[in-house]
Amino acid sequence: MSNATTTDTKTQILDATEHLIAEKAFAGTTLRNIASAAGVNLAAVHYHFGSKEDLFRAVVQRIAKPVVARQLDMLNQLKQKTVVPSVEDLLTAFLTPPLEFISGGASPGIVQAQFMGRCRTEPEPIQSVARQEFSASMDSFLDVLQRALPDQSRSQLDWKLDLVIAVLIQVQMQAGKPNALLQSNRPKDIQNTISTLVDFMTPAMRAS
Amino acid sequence: MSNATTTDTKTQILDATEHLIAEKAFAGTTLRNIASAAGVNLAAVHYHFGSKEDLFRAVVQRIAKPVVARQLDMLNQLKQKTVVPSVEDLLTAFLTPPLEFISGGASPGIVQAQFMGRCRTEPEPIQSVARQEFSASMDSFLDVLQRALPDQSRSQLDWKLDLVIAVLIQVQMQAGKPNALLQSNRPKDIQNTISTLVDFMTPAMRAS
DNA sequence: GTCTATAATTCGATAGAC
DNA sequence: GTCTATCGAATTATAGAC
Repeated sequence: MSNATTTDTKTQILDATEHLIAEKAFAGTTLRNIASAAGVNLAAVHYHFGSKEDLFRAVVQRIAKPVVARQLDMLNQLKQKTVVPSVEDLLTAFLTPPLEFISGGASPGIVQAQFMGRCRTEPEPIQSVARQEFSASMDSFLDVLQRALPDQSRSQLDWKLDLVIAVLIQVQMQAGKPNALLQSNRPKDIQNTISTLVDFMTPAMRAS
Repeated sequence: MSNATTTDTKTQILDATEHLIAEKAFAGTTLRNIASAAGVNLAAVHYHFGSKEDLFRAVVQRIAKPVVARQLDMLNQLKQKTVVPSVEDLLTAFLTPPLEFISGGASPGIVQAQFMGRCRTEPEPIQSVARQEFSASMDSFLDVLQRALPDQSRSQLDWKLDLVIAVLIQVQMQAGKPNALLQSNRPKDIQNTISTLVDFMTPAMRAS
């Protein structure tokens, strides 16, 4: 980044893209919508990000990198504590970063949750772009999960972790709405939501 | 329908639409793709269905009507058997119709599962079109679920049933793919998937 | 870096011959 | 009912002035 103006423009484009794709998906969002919402010129979008797909990748990376890094960090802390962590601790390490991320700053949060949900429902080849960034922690978790549940096949653990993610996405997308499980971004509510989800999913992970 | 030729053409258009939207979503599917895949002229699509959105609605209704009818039928059978059905039986009655529907005939099957999953992830206003047809059975199930779980608030049952649907969607969307829970449309695989999901979600429904 | 203008395609939808 | 041809609008992406 060469100066403050450039940084602001790029951030505004990223924010607008995140918001619009969360609402209308990739194919339903146009670069003109993005430029208009960001208050920048259409050509500026191409100047800063090259193409629509590269812009999408930039938004995905901005969210996925800190979430995945925190997941791997919590997983490593578990592995240092014991060789075979419990299913509860593994689910907690997996679910905490994405849920704490949306409660981060003053920014919406819900928008980022919905964007993460959209990434998993995009058609190919767009979904591959998102999965490439978000699934960096999947293999590591599946390896340790395999040790915690040695009687289950890798295929079983694969689709069970996908079901956990599906539930996580549903909770994130409904966050803040009436009757939702996650009502606010207070740390106490976040922690309650995490432990509730862990209690729900642990017996399911152990079931044959 | 005035003659056999008309029926065949309309069915071919519906089949092609179902297949393409299941794969590429609504915004990613063009009427030219549909006409080409159906082997008909582009103008014929507009002649038979009026517009792209009306065509989508026709595909949704073709799937949703028998699924919802079967859900309500199984629910009524449960209510005749006992005043307060078990959570297992209620989940089975809710999950069986959408999952059994795909085992119907010689037609793909997996395609219809993915299409139902797509309907729930479409952006507005397309999602409203689908929800209007699919959610006709939600209130009826929630009423009986309230009797089966009297200690839980209606709010809790609301988001818990949403979690069940989120899991169902994930299973449908991944149907047929490597390492997916639902691998084929054989009746044996369908029944195994249903009982697995019921076992998966019943403890979650009962948890406080 | 930001802007105007536009190229090159593609879209949904329609008119009209047959 | 089916076809060719096309309209009007929208899309991504680029060229070039400032």
